[in-house]
Amino acid sequence: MKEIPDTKIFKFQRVILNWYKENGRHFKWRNPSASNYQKIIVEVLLQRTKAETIANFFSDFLKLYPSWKKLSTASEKDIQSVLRPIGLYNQKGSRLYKMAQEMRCKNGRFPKSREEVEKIPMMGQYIANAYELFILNKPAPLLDVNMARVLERYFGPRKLVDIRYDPYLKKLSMDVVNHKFPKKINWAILDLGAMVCKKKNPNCQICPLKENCLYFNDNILE
DNA sequence: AAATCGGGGGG
DNA sequence: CCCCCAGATTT
Repeated sequence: MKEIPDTKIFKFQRVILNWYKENGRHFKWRNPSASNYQKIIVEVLLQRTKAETIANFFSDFLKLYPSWKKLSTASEKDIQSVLRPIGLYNQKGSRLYKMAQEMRCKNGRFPKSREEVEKIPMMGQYIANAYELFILNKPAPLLDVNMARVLERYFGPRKLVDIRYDPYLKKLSMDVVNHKFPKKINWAILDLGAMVCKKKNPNCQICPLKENCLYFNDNILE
């Protein structure tokens, strides 16, 4: 695999941040005033679910479960039932339940490293990355299908089927978000993926990145 | 690598 | 109607 030059990474960062400034989405959990509790549990809610769906559901959930303490007093079944409208409710319910019990054992203190987060049952590498990014304030990629698609279209495709284990995507995503504003870069990529660089019918014509995008420049020659 | 979980929104 | 969505686990 050919090495991607730094200059191409820098340009990608500059252009997408500029686009984000004008076109980025606004969600409650992105607000700096959102609690650490909110920043983490929303990542579970968001799994395989459109962000807009969660945006409509988020305040209802917070009214019922505003804190780790409150959440840890709920039964697994109750949480699952509350999550029904957003789908994948049994799994998400179990995740939140186990996480809340874990927090209760630790007297409400977060783990100190991503390794501890990944040790919690049903908490994978995406949550661990989100934890590093939002709680520890370290650069880490929110590498989901969305980000994978944007990066692959722009820089070139991965080798493995599974996003999590592809070394090319892992390194590339890390290099891309390794920036002074890692959260903004992450949000910018996710937003572009949801609004412009969509899986079906991507709107390349209005895409700020098309000039240097492999996907666009391959397709335009047909 | 493929199946599975899942309701809701969009085309 | 079918496809897709801020994933993770099991086989």
